[in-house]
Amino acid sequence: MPQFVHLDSTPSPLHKSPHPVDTRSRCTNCAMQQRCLPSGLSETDTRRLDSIMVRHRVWRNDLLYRMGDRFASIYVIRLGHFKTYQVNAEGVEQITGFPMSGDFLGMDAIGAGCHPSFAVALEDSELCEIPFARLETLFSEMPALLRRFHRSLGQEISREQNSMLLMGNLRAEQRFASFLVNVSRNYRARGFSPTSFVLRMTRQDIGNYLGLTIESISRLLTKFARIGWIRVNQREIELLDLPRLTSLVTQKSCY
Amino acid sequence: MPQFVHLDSTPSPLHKSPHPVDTRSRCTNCAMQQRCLPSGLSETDTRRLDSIMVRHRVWRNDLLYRMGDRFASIYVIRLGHFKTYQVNAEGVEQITGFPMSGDFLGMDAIGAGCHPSFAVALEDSELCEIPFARLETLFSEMPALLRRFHRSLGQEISREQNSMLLMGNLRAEQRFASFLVNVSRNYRARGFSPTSFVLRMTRQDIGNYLGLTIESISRLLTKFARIGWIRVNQREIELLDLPRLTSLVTQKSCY
DNA sequence: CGAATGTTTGAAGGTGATCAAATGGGGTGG
DNA sequence: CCACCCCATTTGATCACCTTCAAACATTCG
Repeated sequence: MPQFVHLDSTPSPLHKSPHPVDTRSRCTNCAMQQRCLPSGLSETDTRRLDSIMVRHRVWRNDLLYRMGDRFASIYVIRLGHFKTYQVNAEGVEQITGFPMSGDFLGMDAIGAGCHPSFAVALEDSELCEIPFARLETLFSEMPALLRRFHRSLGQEISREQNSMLLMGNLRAEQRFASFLVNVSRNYRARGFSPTSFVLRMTRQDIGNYLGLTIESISRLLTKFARIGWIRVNQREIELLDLPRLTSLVTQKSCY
Repeated sequence: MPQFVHLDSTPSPLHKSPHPVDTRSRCTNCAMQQRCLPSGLSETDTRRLDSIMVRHRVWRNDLLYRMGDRFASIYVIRLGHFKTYQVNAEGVEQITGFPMSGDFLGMDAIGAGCHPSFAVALEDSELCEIPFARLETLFSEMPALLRRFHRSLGQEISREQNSMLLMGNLRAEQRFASFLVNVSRNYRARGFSPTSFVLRMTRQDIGNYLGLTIESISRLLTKFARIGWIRVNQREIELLDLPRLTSLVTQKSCY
């Protein structure tokens, strides 16, 4: 698996140059309301939560936060795609996820006081910053918000356990199929086409995420295309046989 | 990697036959106080938290909870060792961790309403059950407790990200060294010998956890012993050259 | 004691990594 | 608009690592 060292050391974009978004874009008319903290909250509670949020626009390759940054806020992706990754002592990176609209960022920092991972935008994106200290003050007054927040934290934990299951048990072919099926599910859950989408990340990123080399990813893409399960054009992917892809994942692991 | 299907379907031990422990074993004289929720709490707050906790004793191979069980409580291990694992559609299990005294159990269920994983005792153990609904009522009155709880959740998330880094980037030798070093650190943090300990889990479990076969684990053990880095006698392990083991992990990954 | 489970060791094979080179797009500047 | 470069991707050939299969051995528990 190719390695790349993290060299960039410019400050996080939100620290040097925030791009506040039109403040009229409130929670109440946000498409991601159901996946976000306001879900299940009353009108008035939503408004209070809304009032502490700060909207931002970030550009492709912008670093939202870097490993070691002091933790101050969590974020919800309003629009766009990110990747999160860790970097070990030698500068080797491991991508831990590809969060997209409606997903949270920065949850892993809550325990530590500083971010244990990086988050970078894969495309121009919009997100909501939630200053954590201010969020905490709301918890005491809005139990429903706290429960909602805990649910998100718990989901984050079990999502990562799933990734472990994937990395530990599946062969290359299954891992990649699992990746495609997951992307498909994510798009379906957000009302987009589950069978036709554009991958926002490079083959490199996919390989890193799945613990495979870029060459393996490329070969798997051509293989799946040859069988007729998918159609590939650059980063455009069309899933022609989602059932078969799914069954590949749930098949008994080979080893 | 050998697979084994989860067949046992007896109810969780705490549901059929709780083993309440001497109620005099309070938080205030608990050895794990610093790693647990009372950490940083006032005397009175600790006592209130203490009052909602239920102590249990479980035996080796007892299932604390199973995947699909309704979520009602989180647990803190007071004494002993557990393993947590998921089981996919085909019954293939993936061990996600080996929590020990001072660690939490059941955190991954908070998001879901039911447990997304299994927890089984690797030896006779003691733990504190914290009914989650009652814990939530305390949150509103004890902000310090809430912050402490969030820290634990965040740590759980970043701990699992570390496991992903391990599984995705390291070779068999490094994974196993990393496992040993981690066990060592855990014991050191709890005041036990970091160089001499008994592994509570089978080779099977270690292999499953690391994404390797039992044979590979066995070979790595003999290899490390031959080099003189460790001494092995059954499940007793002595780390003779912890620095070298550590450096192996932080070495540049091979692929 | 016997059965079941866990562990070690050996030999062989396959999967995916590595190395190498060619191909193709996208962006920049002329 | 084209030429150029850079980067991402594809494809091929070889090889190493780790799995698989097999069998012996050790340990635990009824």
